[in-house]
Parts: sequence; C-alpha cells; structure tokens
Amino acid sequence: MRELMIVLKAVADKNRMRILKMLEKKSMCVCELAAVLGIKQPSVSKHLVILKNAGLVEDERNGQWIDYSLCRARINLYAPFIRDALKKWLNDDPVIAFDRNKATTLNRVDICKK
Amino acid sequence: MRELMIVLKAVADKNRMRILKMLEKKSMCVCELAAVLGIKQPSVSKHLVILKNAGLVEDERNGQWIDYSLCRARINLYAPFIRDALKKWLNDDPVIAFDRNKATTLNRVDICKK
DNA sequence: CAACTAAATAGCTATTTAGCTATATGGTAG
DNA sequence: CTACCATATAGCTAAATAGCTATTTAGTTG
Repeated sequence: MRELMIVLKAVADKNRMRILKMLEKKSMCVCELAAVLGIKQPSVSKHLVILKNAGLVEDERNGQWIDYSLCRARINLYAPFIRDALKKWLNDDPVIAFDRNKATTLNRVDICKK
Repeated sequence: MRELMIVLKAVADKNRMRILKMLEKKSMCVCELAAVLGIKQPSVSKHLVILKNAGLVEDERNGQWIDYSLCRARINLYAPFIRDALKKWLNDDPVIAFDRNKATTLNRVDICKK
C-alpha cells in the first residue's frame, strides 16, 4: 500500500507530471527543467527527489550537469506500469506540447549561467 | 491535464484507496464505510464527493440508505483505466484484506443507529 | 403529514505540501 | 589545488487538505 501511495502521490502533481512528460522525449538537467516550468531550481530539485524516490526517474552526471531521465529499473513495483500508462496520455495536451517544444529550443549553457 | 489530475489526486489517498478496494467487492453505504475505516461519517462523505467527482464511484438510493459502488460510466476519460488497474493491485495487502473481511461482517441496521 | 434518520454541508483546526531565499555540497575544470 | 558552478539541503511561509463537531437537508416510513 505504502509503495503504491508513493508513486500515486508523486504523479498527482501538475509540475511533476510536466517533468515526466518532458523526460519521455529527452533527458534534461535541473536548470533546463526549471526554465521550462518557470519555477526556481530548488523547487525542481525537490520534485525530482520525490520522483526518484518513487522509482520514476533516475539521474546521471554528465560533466558539469546531472541529467535526469525516466527510470528503467523496477525500484518501485508500480512505477513501470504508471510510467507506461502516462506515455499514452496527454500527448495532445497544450501545456505538454508547449513544454516539449520549449525544451528542444533550450541551450543549457545559456540558461544555467548564474 | 485537469481531468487526469482529478483522478490521480482522488486515488492518491489511503482512505480513498481503501474505499475503492472495498467497493470492488460490494456496494456500501456511508455509515458502513465509516465503521470500517474508523473515521467519522462527514469525513467519508467528503471522500466520496471527491471519488464521485473523479468518475470513480456512483451512488444509488436503496430505501433509507445511499449505496456507493464503482462507477461504470465514462464520466472521466481516465477513470475506467485507473479503476481496472487498481483491481489488479493490493488484493493481498493486509489492510485491504482486513477491510474487506470486516465489511462482510457488518450489519448496517446495527451500525447506522445513532 | 409528521417524525425520523442517513447523508451532505458549513465552519473550524492541525497537518502536509509546494513554493521561495539563503546556504552548503561536491564534482569539474582551469 | 583552487575557483567555479550545478545541484541539494535547510529553513521559512502560504496554500491546500483531511480530520473533527455541529447543523442542515432531503427522502423514507409510520
């Protein structure tokens, strides 16, 4: 029960949903996600902790950046099912489409400058 | 997006999950649900409003009582999928098993007396 | 039609959560 | 090895949520 609740609560948030739908298309670093969502970097970090804890995303360092992507491993029993269900949904949603488009135009070298 | 969030938020709560898993087995009135969950009648009522609004449950009056059951109609685009997914999950969960067992032993005529 | 009663609503409180700013961490790269 | 910089954490605040009690609603039933 606890395990299922962790995934469902993770996914029942608009910004976390937007993150997951972007990561379906490509892996992204924290500052890129912050730029698209229009929220501050620490807030994105917190969302990513929740998604990681639910077994929905994983991270990998690439030089200066830590890239987040959808998690393949079965860390949470329910996560793979939810992840695959989400892939079928919201692909025509205007917010999701806009996010994905904006994500492709980003240059992380410009954005992440303090 | 809004429609999906409504279902996911509805389902991302332990007590609402317990209600849904009980209703898989049989329809129940508000006071029966309150007796099993160990929370007060108005709290159950609120949960049921949320589940109904998500297209997950429906109600039907039977004499003195209003019985709640899983909703068949496609009021919410995502609800039927979620409902069917839940049916496969938590059937061996101790809390769910205990709830279902307790639900069968209840006599609403006794319970619902003020 | 009058009394009864299950369920819904109103209004409150405590807790959780999502956002923020400021600061710490830890790996990279010159 | 030192400076830099992306990310994480700490600590705070405002908003949302789940619980409660008290009361209202509305349908049934004698």
